[in-house]
Amino acid sequence: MELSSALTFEMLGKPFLLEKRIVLLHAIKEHGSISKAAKAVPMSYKSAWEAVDVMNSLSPEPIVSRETGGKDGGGTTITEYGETLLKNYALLKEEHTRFLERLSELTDIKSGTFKTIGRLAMQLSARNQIQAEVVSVTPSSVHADVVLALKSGQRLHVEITQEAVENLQVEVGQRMSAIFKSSSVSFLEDENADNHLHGTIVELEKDDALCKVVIDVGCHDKVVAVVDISDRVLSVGEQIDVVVQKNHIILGK
Amino acid sequence: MELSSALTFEMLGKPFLLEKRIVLLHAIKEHGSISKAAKAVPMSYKSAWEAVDVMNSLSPEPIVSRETGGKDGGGTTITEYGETLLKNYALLKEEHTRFLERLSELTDIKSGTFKTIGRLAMQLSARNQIQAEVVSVTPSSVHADVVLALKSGQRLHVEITQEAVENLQVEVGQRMSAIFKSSSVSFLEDENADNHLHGTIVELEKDDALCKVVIDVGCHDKVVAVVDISDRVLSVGEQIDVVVQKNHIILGK
DNA sequence: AAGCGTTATATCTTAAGGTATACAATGCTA
DNA sequence: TAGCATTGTATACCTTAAGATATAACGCTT
Repeated sequence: MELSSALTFEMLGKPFLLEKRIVLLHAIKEHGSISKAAKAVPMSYKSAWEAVDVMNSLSPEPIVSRETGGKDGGGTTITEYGETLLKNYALLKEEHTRFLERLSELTDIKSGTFKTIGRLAMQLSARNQIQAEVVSVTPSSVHADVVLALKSGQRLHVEITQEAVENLQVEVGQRMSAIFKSSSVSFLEDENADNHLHGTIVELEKDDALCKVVIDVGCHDKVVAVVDISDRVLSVGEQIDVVVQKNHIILGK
Repeated sequence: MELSSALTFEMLGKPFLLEKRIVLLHAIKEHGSISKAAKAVPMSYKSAWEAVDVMNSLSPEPIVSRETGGKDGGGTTITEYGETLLKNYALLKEEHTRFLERLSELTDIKSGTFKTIGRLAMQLSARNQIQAEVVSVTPSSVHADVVLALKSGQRLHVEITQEAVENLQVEVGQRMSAIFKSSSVSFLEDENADNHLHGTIVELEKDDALCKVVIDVGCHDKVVAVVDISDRVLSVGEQIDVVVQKNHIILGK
């Protein structure tokens, strides 16, 4: 038993972007005309034209610009707006596909039952969710040390159980998310700490006793920390090292 | 711009369970015959019959049992297998709906762009993901103290930032997940600790220096802990109190 | 054996989609 | 400048598949 589900955007209750139309738009982008695109997909010219027409009329801004006559008799090109739409559709579709894959994994083909696992599409309270690439996995007895490379190149060590490594199928080269609470972040005092990331303070929000600090650790990866205000005098623009305990980090795939 | 996506199961590449058919099956379950169900949905009897026929022939086990003639002229009832299928479809659909809702939240209607947020359908390394109901939210300056009630009734305090409470829209009565690493769990030594949950050890896996312990804290909610083996002598069946630091817990919705 | 409510099937209707073709628009070329 | 090439635009016609309606078959009751 397989799962499938086509993602479609709706506008005013009417289907707007659907898979067929997306591939058509891609073909138009490539070939520069509706007729050629229709042949390439393949689909009838009529359907193609109708699809384009419907999309253009439903959309607040035109998605394609059509020109009749001219050098090669005219042509159809995708507008800037259309391109961003395509790009965003691709992003959403990717997420959706990931989700379906995970959902499929839970289905037991034979019995028609499902392993009941908690929420799949979960929104987390943790303010820090940084994407990074796995550069090494070194197992020890029960735990494993996973090293991630942030966009900036800085390394982040994560300690998770060996069991979790297997469950998540953590492999070198994969992109994963390092998830940790803002309260798990502190400022460098001990040189031998697990993880120290270097960055600059970009935001500061003080309160009675606590202080929310946002640190850019390079390439727009941001770490949010909530620390005791008395610790140290902080100011925006200041270079600083932050420490995240490796056993406080959760890995997400 | 709205998102929509119908969840369909496939079998041998052919659509098997789709939304329309599911509501039909529910109607059959209620009315006891295809014809009455078709009227109730509403849909033509032919479509209803065909749908049922296709499903039954695609399925490894029959989903409905049909009887022609007899007391009331016959009838159609859902088999045990069909019922579990319905139940499971509902579960998957719920997950899928949640996911789409979250995906929709990210779409910006006007610009057709999306707030790029990390992975939505994420699989986490954390071994402890317990579902519970929010019984209170008491904000302080920066942090907030969220109290969850497990199925067993035991309370679990979670400390997250006030910002996270707003982002997640945490409200009393909601079901949320408490997520924490097995390394964040320890055994009770201090009576004044944040959270102590009472339970019984149901699984024990020893190693050189560390020990994985699974504790049932009531109603099949299980907590996994990885602790230093030297701490204490443990045995399956033993009653024990576990401690989870409230600032180590991540909340998921 | 007639009646009933149902499943099962056959026939008809309709709507969607495809094919084909005519027409309009524009720049290029001779 | 007149035709030509090429593509978008629009329409007429055909095909096909889905849906609705009508009818047959069934098996039990009375």
